[in-house]
Amino acid sequence: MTKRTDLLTGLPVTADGSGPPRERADAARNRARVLAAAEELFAAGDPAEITMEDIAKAAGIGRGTLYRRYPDRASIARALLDEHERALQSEILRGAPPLGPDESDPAERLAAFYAAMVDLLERHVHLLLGAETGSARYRTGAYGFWFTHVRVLAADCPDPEALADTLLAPLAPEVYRRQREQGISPDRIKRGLAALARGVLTDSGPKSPE
Amino acid sequence: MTKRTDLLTGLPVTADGSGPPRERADAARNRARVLAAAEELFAAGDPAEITMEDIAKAAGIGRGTLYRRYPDRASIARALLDEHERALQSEILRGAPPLGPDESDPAERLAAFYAAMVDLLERHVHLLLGAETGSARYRTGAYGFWFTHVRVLAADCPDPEALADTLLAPLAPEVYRRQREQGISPDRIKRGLAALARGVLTDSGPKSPE
DNA sequence: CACTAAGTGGACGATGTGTCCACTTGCTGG
DNA sequence: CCAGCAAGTGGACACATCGTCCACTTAGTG
Repeated sequence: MTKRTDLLTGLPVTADGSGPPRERADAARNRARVLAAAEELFAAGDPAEITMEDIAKAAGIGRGTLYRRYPDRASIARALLDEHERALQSEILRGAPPLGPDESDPAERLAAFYAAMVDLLERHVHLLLGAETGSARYRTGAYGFWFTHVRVLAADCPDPEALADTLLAPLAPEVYRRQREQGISPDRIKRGLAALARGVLTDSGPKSPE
Repeated sequence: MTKRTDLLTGLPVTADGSGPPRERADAARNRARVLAAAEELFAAGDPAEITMEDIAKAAGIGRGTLYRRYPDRASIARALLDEHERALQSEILRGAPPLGPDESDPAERLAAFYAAMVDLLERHVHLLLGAETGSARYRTGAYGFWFTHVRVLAADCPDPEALADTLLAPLAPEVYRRQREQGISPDRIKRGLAALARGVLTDSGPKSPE
């Protein structure tokens, strides 16, 4: 159930029980071509510079065909990104601590989340830059998930709602790319974020009881 | 001296001592019109949607005239923003603590810097969105200043270089707009950022508690 | 008052977007 | 095997924005 993946993957909605409008073979082949070509193009250069025409041409199809499934560049990047993000979301919901559920230590959970996101960013910055440039980031379903997760982790703070966006800001793909271009390694970024996680979430400040 | 403001304000370079190529009256009038019109347009709607044509039309001049001084939308926004940012920079360099120089308490200085930036954002988000959309933020001179400031404040941390971009990320105009649109008041944002500043920079605190 | 260079504005070519629609083709059921 | 049709295709089209170019205008000067 809940197979309404059409907006993300471009797959046709499998209507409930009734006659399912199957996807034609050539259409499937073309989608595969589009995703393969887009993956390559995004990785090759600045994703903001890639045009729909470029993708169509690289995939060997016409512009009309491309637009039929993907209304813009971002939706293609999101389709490529989707499975990776789902994997991480599943880890968070059902995996082992410190990433997965763990009542005791929100600071370590946040640090683990940061580390996992850095791994995701390191592997797929180009896709994230293609999908979430600027404010578009906040309109994706994924951001909603991260937001909720962080807000819950910050539940003991005075204002979790206000903190959540603040704590997610350093994970914006533009920030990550900037840091990497400055010569900062993923590990250093992780350590910085871990310090931030512990500093903010470790039981209120200097009087840490033990 | 050092009047080389042409890139920021569009003013002609006053060559050293020799014959200064004065600005003509009609040119000055038109620049004023451009800035006034742009200020209004930026405030009215999403700055990313404003075109050079819109600004030229609103200012009552031709496109060619507009391009003569401002190569793009961002440079106009920056010209409008410049004096406000300079004022804050001057406060940081020469003002009174906690914003100004103060050897004793980097955490409070960072909190004060955050508060001042929130004030700036609250008054001029539309201009900042016009000037620094996405990665363009890192290419402005202002970002370099903030970066250096924060890096110095974080000097006692393990990796100030890596922390600086991380600590500046929540001040991205897109983040601020998002939070305000979520109904979070400037004061709540300030308090969240203050907590972050103290959590990360207060030394004694959470260092390997267990 | 006439000269000159700074200043002006709109036409222009290039590029990208998204839509439209006449044609093609994969999948049936007869 | 074939015919029908709906899904699928691709390129032409209309539109928007960009940035440049250059013939004309005008402010300032001697």
